Amino acid sequence: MARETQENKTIRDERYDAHNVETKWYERFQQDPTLYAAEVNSTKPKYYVLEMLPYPSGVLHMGHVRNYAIGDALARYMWMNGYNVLHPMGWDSFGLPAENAAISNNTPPREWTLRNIGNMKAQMKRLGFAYDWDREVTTCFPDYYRWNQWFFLKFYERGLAYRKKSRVNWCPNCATVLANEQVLANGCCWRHEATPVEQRDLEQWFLRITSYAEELLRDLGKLEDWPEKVRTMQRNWIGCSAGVLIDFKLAPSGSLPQSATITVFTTRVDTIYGATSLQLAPEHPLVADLTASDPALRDQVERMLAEQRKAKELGDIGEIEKHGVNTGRFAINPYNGERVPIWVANYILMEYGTGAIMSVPAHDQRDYDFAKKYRLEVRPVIQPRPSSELASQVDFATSAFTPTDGVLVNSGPFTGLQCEEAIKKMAEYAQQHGFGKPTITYRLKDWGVSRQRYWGTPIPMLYCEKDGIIPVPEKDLPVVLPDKVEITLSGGSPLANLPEFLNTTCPKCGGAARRETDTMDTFVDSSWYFYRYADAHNQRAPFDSNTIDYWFPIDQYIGGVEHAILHLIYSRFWTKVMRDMGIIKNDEPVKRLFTQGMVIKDGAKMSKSLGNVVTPDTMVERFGADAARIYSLFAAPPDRDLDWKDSGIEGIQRFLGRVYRLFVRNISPSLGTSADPDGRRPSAEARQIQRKLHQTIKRVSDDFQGRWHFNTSISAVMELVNQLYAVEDEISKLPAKLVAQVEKSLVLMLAPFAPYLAHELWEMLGEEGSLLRAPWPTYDPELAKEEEIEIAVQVNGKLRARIIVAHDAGRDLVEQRALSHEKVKAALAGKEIVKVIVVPGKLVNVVVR
RNA sequence: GCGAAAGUGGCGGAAUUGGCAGACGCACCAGACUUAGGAUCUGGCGGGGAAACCCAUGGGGGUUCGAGUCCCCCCUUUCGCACCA
Repeated sequence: MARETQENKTIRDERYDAHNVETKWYERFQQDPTLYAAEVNSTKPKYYVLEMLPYPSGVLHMGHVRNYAIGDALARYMWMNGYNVLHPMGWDSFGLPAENAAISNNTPPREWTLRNIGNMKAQMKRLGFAYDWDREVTTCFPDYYRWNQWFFLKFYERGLAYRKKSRVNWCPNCATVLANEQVLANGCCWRHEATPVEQRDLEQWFLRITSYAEELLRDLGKLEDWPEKVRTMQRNWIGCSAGVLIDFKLAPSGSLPQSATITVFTTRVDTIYGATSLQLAPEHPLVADLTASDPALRDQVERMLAEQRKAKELGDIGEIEKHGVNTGRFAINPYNGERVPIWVANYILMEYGTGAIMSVPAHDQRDYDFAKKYRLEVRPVIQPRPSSELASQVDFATSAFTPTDGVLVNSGPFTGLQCEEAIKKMAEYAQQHGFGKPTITYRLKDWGVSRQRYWGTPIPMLYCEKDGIIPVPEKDLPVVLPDKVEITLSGGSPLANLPEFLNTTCPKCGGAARRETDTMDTFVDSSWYFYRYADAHNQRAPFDSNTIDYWFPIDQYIGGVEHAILHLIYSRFWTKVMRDMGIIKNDEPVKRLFTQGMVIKDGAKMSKSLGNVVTPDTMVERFGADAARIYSLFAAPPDRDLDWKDSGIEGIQRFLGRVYRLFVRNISPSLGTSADPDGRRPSAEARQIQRKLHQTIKRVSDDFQGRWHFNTSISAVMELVNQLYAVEDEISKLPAKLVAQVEKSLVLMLAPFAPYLAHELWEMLGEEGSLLRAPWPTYDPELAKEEEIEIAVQVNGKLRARIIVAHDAGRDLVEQRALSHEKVKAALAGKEIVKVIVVPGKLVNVVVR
């Protein structure tokens, strides 16, 4: 009876109870709030690792867990390598969902947000993420957003914040303005995928990001440690093209002033002698004047506009057929004085360039298509050189000739020039004669930051009847967002209905003034939050510049590729403005960027409607935080999508149990004290274990320093554990020092991935110091080398045999051994050996005829 | 349409520089221990074949002594851009 109890106890003790162990260490970790704190005035090299801050939507999802598991492993690894690590976390806590929740749950946005932050923070702590919570940034707190306002004033002073009436994307469901980026390809709202976005004209605040377009584009070249994909996306987004603006004067007629001109933007001024019409966007300001005297024309343009709007809503823009109307008016080509007809066409975008183009059907495919439809003249002015292979392909009966590899014809004084040269000369000519100038046009638009919503940073501006637009004086910041408001879905900001917020006095004249009621786009919050982490409690400034010098740029930023454009361009913009303000020195915020893949389930994105949502809480409860973390790193390389499978995490749970059991069974005082056999060469088994250990340390270390394929790091550790199991019966015969070294190294290697189990084992090993700062194990390349290696022997590239030789066996010996192998001899019978290729350490290939 | 990435067992994936394809894990099969096993341990596990061997990294060509890896063409999937003058 007593014996049975003893056995039961042993079995129970060998089984790893993740829940108990994790709870125990969770409580210990909570007792020391400085556990993960970055050092101030440290002499160590710094390392700033950052994961994108979450929106506090309510609960963490597996995508967060994966993102943070990557960053946490890296932070812990860097700590163990002696770095002063900054690893902070915060909350992107302004934004629309809080208002939606307010309406549907009747909970104030602030309360809802703070409750979610509480939940998610608890989840993060339970998952064991090593954040310096003392530096937590919550963007909806006045001590943070007051600096948004401060920056806004600075931007305004520098002419980088301005107000203009503009046609904006309006989501009737959100009842707010959307940035272009927030409009989906199908013309619907990014939050309401079935709600078509409308166009409205409103006074809006803009940030002049276009002033930095050139630098934002150029400096992409510096971001060598960013994924090429992200750089390409940003490059396309900024969309630079060099060309010339050319003024076409209107041919005199009717009521239009003779001085009126139409400016077109072109990258191919060399083709201008082939221009056979001008094409205006339907929204072009001159269109109204041009069509004023002709109601039928007016009508056609109106229909075109309506059709475009509809196409935009349906997402078919770009697919509607090109068509247009002839206004019956003419403009003068400044190069040759020719009269060209002015058309209005649906394929001309008002948002790009000047909203007007010169149409050269012979040398632009779109113009060609249009010209064919309306039987406009196709007039070639570029010819390929007769020697060029392009020459045979030219056929103006079927398509335009668009390459710049050619020579000008029928182009007045420019005839005979090569395209590239002509572009340069003709631009100069236009400038000299005052009807044009070289220009660079960007696709990038200024950043509209106004939102007609409540839950955001109030824009610190006032409107005085006498003095006009007046910035709130710095000393009056923050403009605090009032708590008591009624939130509705109707248009306009709820702040506009709040007299105590709205009405104030003008700081200039003392008279009555009205506050701006728009709030800022939340991308403002996330454009500079990572600077605040470096100096989170500063009351006098957004941060101290010297502190920023120490920590920046961020060494490693980790997040989803969905932020490749917006957040990461706005952040780069903000950094450059702050540099120009003189408060920071770095040109770029982020040195190295990593974009992790999505977590999916059954091949689809997790979503409530599909019922395939896996929640971190459930996983922690069933398998433990360590298992959830390791699985999210093990199931796929971090940059690829990860298909979540519960059976997979069970495998990790088993692995952790195996590690634990190994330690429980094989840690004993006798092992720790038994002396090594003196002067004797270690046994083959001992050498083998030692070799495996050094190989494992190498593999895991290499993965951290290189590709971040933690799936292979973890499998390396699994292999080590498997090998220890394979010799488990013999472990007591191995040198105690080696066993201790293997066990200690194993714990150290687990520490970045499974901090809870690692701490438990560390304690079991009787280690004194903190595991968090314990030095990462090192390997000896000599000890990692195999003593004997298997060499593949091929005959004509086909595997025929394997031989085992000493790792340092010479070529001749290897060749001789290979050729004397029975199977090889058989394969060589009756053949003539042409040559023998020996790749040391790898294989022998015998080439025969 | 343009651009990028990817395509390897039943599944997730490994093979970092051209050198033994399938590490590690899941699932599955067999065995051991057991009153029991949804615990644990051991072994097996790409396909064909009795075996020798043969076939196999989306398909087809090529370079090479040797190709998952390099080159060309095609197919599929995912992502980004999409009248940008």
